[in-house]
Amino acid sequence: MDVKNKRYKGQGIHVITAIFTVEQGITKVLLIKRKNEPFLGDWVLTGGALYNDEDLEDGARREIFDKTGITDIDITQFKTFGRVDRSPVMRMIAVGFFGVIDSKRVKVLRETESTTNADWFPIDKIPPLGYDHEEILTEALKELQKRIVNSNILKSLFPDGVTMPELQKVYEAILNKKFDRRNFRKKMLSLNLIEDTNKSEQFEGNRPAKIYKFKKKIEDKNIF
Amino acid sequence: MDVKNKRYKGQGIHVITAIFTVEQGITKVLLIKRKNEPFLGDWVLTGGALYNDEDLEDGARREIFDKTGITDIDITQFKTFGRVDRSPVMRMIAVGFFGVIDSKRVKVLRETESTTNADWFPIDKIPPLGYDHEEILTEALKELQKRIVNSNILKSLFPDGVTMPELQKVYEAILNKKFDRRNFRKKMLSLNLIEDTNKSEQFEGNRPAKIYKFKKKIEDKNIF
DNA sequence: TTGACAAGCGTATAAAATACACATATAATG
DNA sequence: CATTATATGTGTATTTTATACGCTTGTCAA
Repeated sequence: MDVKNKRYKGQGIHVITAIFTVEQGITKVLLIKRKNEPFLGDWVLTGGALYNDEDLEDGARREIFDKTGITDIDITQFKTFGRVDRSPVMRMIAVGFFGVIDSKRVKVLRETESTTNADWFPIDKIPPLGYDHEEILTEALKELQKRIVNSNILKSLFPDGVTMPELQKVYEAILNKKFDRRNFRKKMLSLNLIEDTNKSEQFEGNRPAKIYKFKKKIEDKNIF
Repeated sequence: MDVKNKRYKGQGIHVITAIFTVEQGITKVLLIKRKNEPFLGDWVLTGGALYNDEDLEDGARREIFDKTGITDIDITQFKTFGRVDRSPVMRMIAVGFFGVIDSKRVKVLRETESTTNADWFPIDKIPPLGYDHEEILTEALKELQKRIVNSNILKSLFPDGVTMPELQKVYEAILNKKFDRRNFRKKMLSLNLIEDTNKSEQFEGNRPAKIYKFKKKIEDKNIF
């Protein structure tokens, strides 16, 4: 029993979140720079060790707040990573989340106890990352792309509402694909994720765009 | 630092798998009965503690083999469960998997060090389960239903090939829904998951059904 | 007013999902 | 050996959804 116990002694849990944003049609992810070993000086995704007294999602949110000052972000758990050697210190597994947020809301990119700074990186210009965070990031982006249809993941990106052209630009950036203006509108409205506010954008030179808001509830639609 | 370290000391990792089968149109799940505390005498899903020297999926498969004798099962990771109080002993999180298998392949439902016996339960007649396994089971079934289309999750159920009517019965059991024979066939063939073998079933009284086989590779199809 | 511009609205066509008729292969029957 | 029963396999018409693209509308600037 002693021998056996050793086999699962000294395990730990990371909660890691890939925080995405879209700026001028470019999809970016938030990275922070480590100040301590292991992986001192390396860029990594937001995250850290889960505390014993908090649930997974709460831990992920606490880490986000600690290291970036961001609150009120919707995050989605998508996969858990557990390669034996993913951490050089002890056996750690990482519960992976992703979220999308308006980068303008991130005012404080703080220096913390364990990080020197934070910054947004375009997803096609990612530096080498510590731990297995490159793998986590790759899969997070894939999941984001899969789940962006039929969910209100983008809610945190548009806390004050969004216009169709804005929304389309974000979809096009994340999915790396162009859509027809008119069909995009029809599709979005049929998905039943957003609703009309009776407001319009103040804009220059052309017809102002209607402002929509994401609904609260998410409806799962079954295929087949 | 000492105080802080205590906050994430003594954590452990479960790997839990909901193993489903379909018998005579009834979807069933494999449960095992615990022989030790905590939850002594309670039914639970297959699983246990992850060892330090094994990856998540390997650990889940080892637990399946240890407690049921089943090898060669395809399993899919779907969610990680981490409620603070999900284990009364220490802080444990559970990485959840599901899989589908032909119950006829399960010959040995062994008594092990930690379990007295194992049995298949129809999913609408589940006894009270230990830990948070009722929640895990519910979500596993939901994920199975979501992912059964467009994946070869059912491969382990039909190692020797499958006919269209057989396959349809399984889909109908898992999705709890009836399909039109002819449209089901068209849909399945268009999904490109199975391929024709040039064999047919030996059957009585009516036209014999063609035998198909699941392909090896899984192709992700993008919606939108 | 008019032109430029981008948003909004509508319609025709193509593709996919659904409903349902017909043909075929086996075993049992007279 | 044709006939019938049964469940499989194949085909076609209809409906729904997705895609392609024309036209209209609201704002600013000239």
